[in-house]
Amino acid sequence: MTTAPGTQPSTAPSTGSAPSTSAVPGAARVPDKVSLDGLEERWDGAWAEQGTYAFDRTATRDQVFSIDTPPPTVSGSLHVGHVFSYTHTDVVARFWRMRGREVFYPMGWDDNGLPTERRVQNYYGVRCDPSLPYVPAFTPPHEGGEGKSVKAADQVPISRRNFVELCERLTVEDERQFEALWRRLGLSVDWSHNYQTIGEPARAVAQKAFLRNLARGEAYQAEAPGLWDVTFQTAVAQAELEARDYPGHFHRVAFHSTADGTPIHIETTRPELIPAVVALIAHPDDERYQHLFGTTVRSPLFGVEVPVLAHPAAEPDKGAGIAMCCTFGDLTDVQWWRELQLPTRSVIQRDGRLARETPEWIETATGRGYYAELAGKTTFSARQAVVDALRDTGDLDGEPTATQRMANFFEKGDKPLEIVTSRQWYIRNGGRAEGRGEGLREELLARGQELEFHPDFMRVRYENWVGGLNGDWLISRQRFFGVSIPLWYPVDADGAVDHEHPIVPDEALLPVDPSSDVPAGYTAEQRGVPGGFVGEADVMDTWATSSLTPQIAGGWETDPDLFERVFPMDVRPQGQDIIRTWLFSTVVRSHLEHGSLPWKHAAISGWILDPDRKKMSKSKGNVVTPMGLLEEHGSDAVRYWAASARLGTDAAFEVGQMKIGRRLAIKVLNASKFALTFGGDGELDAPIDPATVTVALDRAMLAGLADVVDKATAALEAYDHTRALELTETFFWTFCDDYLELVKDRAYGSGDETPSAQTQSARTALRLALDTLLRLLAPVLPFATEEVWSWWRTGSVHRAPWPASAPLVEAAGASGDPIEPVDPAMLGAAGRALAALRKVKSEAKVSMRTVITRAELVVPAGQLALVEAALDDVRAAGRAATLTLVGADDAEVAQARGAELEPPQQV
RNA sequence: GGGCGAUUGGCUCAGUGGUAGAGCGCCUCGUUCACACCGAGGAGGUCACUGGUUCGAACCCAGUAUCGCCCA
Repeated sequence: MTTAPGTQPSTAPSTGSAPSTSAVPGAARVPDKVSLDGLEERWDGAWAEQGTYAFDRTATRDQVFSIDTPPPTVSGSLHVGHVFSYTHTDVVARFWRMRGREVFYPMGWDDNGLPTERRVQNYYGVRCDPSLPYVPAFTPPHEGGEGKSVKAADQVPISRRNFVELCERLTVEDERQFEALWRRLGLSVDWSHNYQTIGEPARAVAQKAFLRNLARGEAYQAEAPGLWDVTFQTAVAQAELEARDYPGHFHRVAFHSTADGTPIHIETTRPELIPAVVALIAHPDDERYQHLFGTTVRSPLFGVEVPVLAHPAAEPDKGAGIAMCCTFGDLTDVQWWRELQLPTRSVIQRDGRLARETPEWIETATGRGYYAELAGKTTFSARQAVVDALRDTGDLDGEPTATQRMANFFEKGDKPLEIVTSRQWYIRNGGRAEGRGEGLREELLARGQELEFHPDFMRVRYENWVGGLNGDWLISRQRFFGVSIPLWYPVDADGAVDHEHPIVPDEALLPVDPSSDVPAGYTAEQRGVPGGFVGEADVMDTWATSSLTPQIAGGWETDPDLFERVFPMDVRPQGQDIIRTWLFSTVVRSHLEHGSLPWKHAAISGWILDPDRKKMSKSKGNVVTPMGLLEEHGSDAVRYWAASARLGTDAAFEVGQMKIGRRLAIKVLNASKFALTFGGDGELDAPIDPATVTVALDRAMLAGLADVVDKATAALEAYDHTRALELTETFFWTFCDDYLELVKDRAYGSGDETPSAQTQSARTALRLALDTLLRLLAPVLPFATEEVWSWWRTGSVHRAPWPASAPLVEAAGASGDPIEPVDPAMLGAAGRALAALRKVKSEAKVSMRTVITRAELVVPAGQLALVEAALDDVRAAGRAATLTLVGADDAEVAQARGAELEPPQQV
C-alpha cells in the first residue's frame, strides 16, 4: 500500500490568514488553559468548511477505500448501539484515509418501510389507497399529529405517490437529527453523498435491479404457499421470521381406516385444520405404522379420504409419531406437500378466517354440514367448534393437554403467521432446488468463503443461514410506503387480469409507480377496464431496496465513472443480527447483477449489553440518549469506549470506560501543551531535525515508539482496532508518566539563549513523539488530536499521513556517535528505576519533590547499562543528589536502598 | 436437538505453550512548579470444572457445567 500522491494536503488552505500555522480560525499557538469543551462544535464546523472528508472522485479504484454503511432506520430512534458500531466504522475510515486512501464514506437513511408508514398516517392524518390517482400540490389535513393516532375512519385516503411524498417530507426532520448526531460523534462522512432508501434514485435503482432480475429469470411470480401476517395483511419473508414459544393444546384425534374403520390417532395443536388435511405422515422407519403406508384413512367429521405416507421429516417421538399434513399448518406441511406432491386444500384465508364457501373436496352431507358451521370463523372459534364436534362423535380421545410449541411470527407482529397461497413475486436466492437453485446456493456459499469476515467466525452465521434456506426470497409486500414493483398487467376483453404477461416499463422511465403511472401504449382511462391494464399493487420488501446500497451510493448506471471507482466496496460494517438479512441479501443482488461480491470485507460489531448482560433496549427504561451521552462525556470519550471493544464481541454499556476515554483525551491536551512549551513559541514552527536527537534515552523512547507504530499499523490493517488502541495508549501513558518526567529538567534547559545538545535532543524527541502519537490516536480521538495539531502543525491531522516507523528508527539511530543499536528497553528500565525512588518517598509519606540526599539504587544486572546511560535523567526526575548504582543478579525489579531524605521544609 | 461465542482479581477486559496483566474500584500518601477531569505507592487471582497431550498448559485436545446468541 503506497501513499497516493496529491491526496494529502500538506499546507493550510490558502486563506492567508495571519496565524498561519493553524488551518482553523480560533485556534492559535499553545493555549494557557486547555479544555475539551466545545471542541466538537468547533471542529465539526471546520471540517465541513474545509471539506476535510470530501471524497476526491478523481482517485482511481486502487487509491480508494469505499465503505458501504447500512443506513439507519430514521423512523426509529438512534441508540447507543448505533454510536458503538458506527464508531468502529469511523476508526477504520480515518485509518485508511491517513494511509493515503481516498475514502468513500457515504451515509444513507433507511426510511422505506412500515415504521415510517405508520408515523405518516398519524402525523398527517392520511392513509394510502393505491387505487387513487395522484393529486398534485396535495395539502394534508393535519400537520404534526405526533403522539396520538388519527382514527382510520378520519384518515384521508390518498394515492401512493402522494403518500410517498409525505413520507419523504416527514423523514427530512428525522434525518436532520441523525446527521447532527453523527457530526457530533465525529463520523468522517462525506455528507454530499447522502441518500434515502425511499428517494428517487434509490427507487430507480431498486426497480432497475428488479427488472434485470426479471429479464434474466431470477425474479419470478408464483402462486405458492407463503407466510402471511393476518394483522398487517401482508406476506412475510423467511428472513423476517421469528420463532417464539406459543401456548396451545395437543388434541388426540382419531382418523379411520377406509379398509376396516380401525381408528388411527394423531395429535395436533390445530384441529381446525382437519378440513384441510391431505395426508397422514409417519417416519419411514417407524415400525408402528409400516402396515399403514399405502393405505388410506378418512378424516373425522369431514370424511375426506387421504393416504398414509412415509416421510423422514415426521418425528417418531413427537406426539403419536404420525402427523396430519394440512395445507397449510406449518412449514413442514409445505415441505411434505411439495415433496410428496399432495393436493392443495386450503381453508385459511388472508384475513385469518376459514373460507366462507364449503370446499368441494368435502363431499359427504355430514361433512358439509360440519363445515358450514366453521365457515367464516376465525381460527380460534373454528377450533372450538371442531373440538366440540369431535367430542360429540367420539373422535376426540381424552381431553386436550396444554403444551408449548414454537410458532413462527412476523418479527413485528403478535399473532402466529398463517400460510396462505397467493400470487407473489420472488427473487432466487438459492433457497429452492428447482431451476438453478441448487447451483446458486453453492455459488452463494462460495461467496461467503470469499468474503473476509471480521471476526472470521461470523462466517458460520452466513453459512448456516444459506444452508438452511427453505425457499426463494419473497419480495412482494402488500403495503404502500415502499418501492413499487414496476409492472402492469393486461386486462383481457372479459375483464380478467393476465398476470402471465406483465407489462414492463422502459428503464429510462424509472422510477415508476404503476398505481398512478400509465404503461406505454395505454391511456389513463384504460386502467382497470376490459382491454386495458392494471398496475401491480404490491411494493417490494424493504430489503429489496436496501440490499442495493452499494449500487445506490455508488451511482450504479447513473454515474458509471463513480461506480467504477468505488465498487466492489472495501468494507461493509454491520451488526451480527443482520447477517442473514442485510448482508446476505446484498450478496445475492451483487452476485446476480455483477457476478461479484459487493465488498471485500465485512466488519461485524457486537451488541451493547446493559449491566444485566442483556441486550440494551428502550423497554429497559434506559433513558440515555446518544446525544445526551455525547454531551455528558464528550465525543472522544464515547468513541474511546466504543473503540475499546473488539469487533464481534458484545460490550457492556460502561460509563466508567467513557471516563477513562475522557481522561485520555484531556491527557493528550495537557501533555501536548507541556511537551510543546519547553522551547517557547519560537521553536514551534521550526522543522524537526531528527539528527539533533543524540541522547540515548531519547533515542530509546523513539525506538520503542517505532515498534508501537509497526504493531498498531498491522493491527488496524487486520481490523483489530482495539489492539492498536491498547498499544498506543499504553505507550502514551509511559510517555507521560515516565519519559516526560525523566526528561523535563533536561528539556527546560539552563535558560541560555542557545539550548545545549542534550536539551535540544529532548525537545526534538518530544516533538517527534508527539507528532507520531497524535496521528496514532487521531482515529479514536479525532477532536482532541485535531485541537493539538492546530497549535503547531498545518492542515488537519486527519489528512496527515499515517506514521511510519522508518523515520523513527532512523532518528533513534541518528546519533553522530552511535554507541549501539539503542535498546528500546532503556525507557522501561529507567522508568522502573525512577519508580523505585518514588516508592521510597511514597512509603516515607513525603512529597515527590523531596530531595533524596543519598541512596543506593539496585537494579537487575541485565539492566545496569541501560539505567547507567539514563542515570542523569533518573537522578533529576527523582530529585536524588547522590545515587550509587548497583547491579544485582537476584534483583527482579529496581529497588532503592538506604535512602536518606532531606528533612521536610518547614513552611 | 444442531451450531457459534464466552467463562481470567470486586467490575470491565487483555493475554494462543515458558515466573498471571491493564484500567476502574479499593487502601495509603502526596500535590496548585503540564494535568484535581491530578500524581505516586500498595493490596487483591489455585485463569469455571474434570481428564488428557507436553519437560512445561489460562493457552492445545476430549468431556462437563453455566451464560449469551443463531438455527431447527
